[in-house]
Amino acid sequence: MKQLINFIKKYTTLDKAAEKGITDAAKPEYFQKNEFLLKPGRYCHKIWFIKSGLIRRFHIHKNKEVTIWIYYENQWVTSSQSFFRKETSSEYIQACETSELVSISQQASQELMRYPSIQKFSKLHLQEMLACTEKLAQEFNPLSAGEKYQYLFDHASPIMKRAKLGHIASLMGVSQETLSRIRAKS
Amino acid sequence: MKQLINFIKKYTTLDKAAEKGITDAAKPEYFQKNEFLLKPGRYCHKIWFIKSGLIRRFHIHKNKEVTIWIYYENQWVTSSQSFFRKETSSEYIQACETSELVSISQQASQELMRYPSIQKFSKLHLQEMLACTEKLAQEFNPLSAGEKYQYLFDHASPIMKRAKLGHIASLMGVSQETLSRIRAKS
DNA sequence: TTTGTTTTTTGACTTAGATCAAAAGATTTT
DNA sequence: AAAATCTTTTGATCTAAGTCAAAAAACAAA
Repeated sequence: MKQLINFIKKYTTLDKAAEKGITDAAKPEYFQKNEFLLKPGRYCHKIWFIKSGLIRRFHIHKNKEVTIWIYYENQWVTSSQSFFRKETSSEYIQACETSELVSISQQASQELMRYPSIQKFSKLHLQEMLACTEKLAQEFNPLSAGEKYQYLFDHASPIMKRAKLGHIASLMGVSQETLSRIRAKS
Repeated sequence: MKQLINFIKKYTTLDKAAEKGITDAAKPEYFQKNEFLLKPGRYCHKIWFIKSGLIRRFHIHKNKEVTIWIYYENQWVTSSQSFFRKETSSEYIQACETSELVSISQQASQELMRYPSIQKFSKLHLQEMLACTEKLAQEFNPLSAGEKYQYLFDHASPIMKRAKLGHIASLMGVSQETLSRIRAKS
């Protein structure tokens, strides 16, 4: 659990009790390549921290997969809509590589809030996620296909190196063929 | 301040002390049409609640205004990047109509956290903003120009009725001409 | 290895939406 | 109310990226 604790310590200092709380709350989970962590219609009761691997969120629009985002080591994944609003999910979460995760349940995360340091982390992390999501949407959307390609290389190279072409294309919002042609000339 | 208190009460119950805390923290602000609440390079120290009016966030990309979003009555506006990360802003926030707002400063919002009910509101509201921002990005981006037009009518009709064509077009990510043509045929 | 399956590339053609230019309508200002 | 400015519409082209189809590469399985 060292990796998770270190992540949290970037936001706040953790006393021994809080550290123990997290260690108890965090459950190891392993997923094979192509296995699903979540499917539409189900509730997402967990937030996952990625120790290793590659995890993709996507949904189906007009019979096509639309990749929402792809996450890797030392990042968190969940369906915010389902997890925070306690609604049924409209998205898939799937492992693109065999992955090692730790999950924290809604229940456990609630209980962890009795530690002020974790409460602080939770708030800071939530703020950070919001700022990040907005920043990304703002910077990314107005770009042309070629510029999006470059942007992802500059800001999330593990995705570009490890995810497959079709997944990257649908993340960029372009067709596979277009992405393949962009690659050919870079 | 009734309007603001009512908004918060949709998320949590407020005791008298907390209510007083908010009333003291919230400062009325009035903006004329076209006046700026924030410009790039400055820090955004405040979060605004809109009592009446229309407020637009935008930034400049390749010499063109890109509208991030437009907000109206009973919504909150801020530059999340600047407000939460305490970074210098890269965006403009501008009044599209003469508007009546109340602002809460970073400082004051920090102090309000001693009321557990407000702390609860803050967390719920942050979660809601994140879920909303993600949902919007997911649903909106894969649509065609015509579908985006319809989507906005269904989900944010005050924007479509009150904002000007150029602002709506840049929010949709299409040219003014294209939006004008879509309008012509609906 | 050989065979089957999935993924990526390449080519020819189509299209949604961009750009440029100018006219028509609205709003403001004097 | 006339002049000036700003906003929206309309028309004629152009282009980035989509679609369809098939070949080539890469990967997995037998």
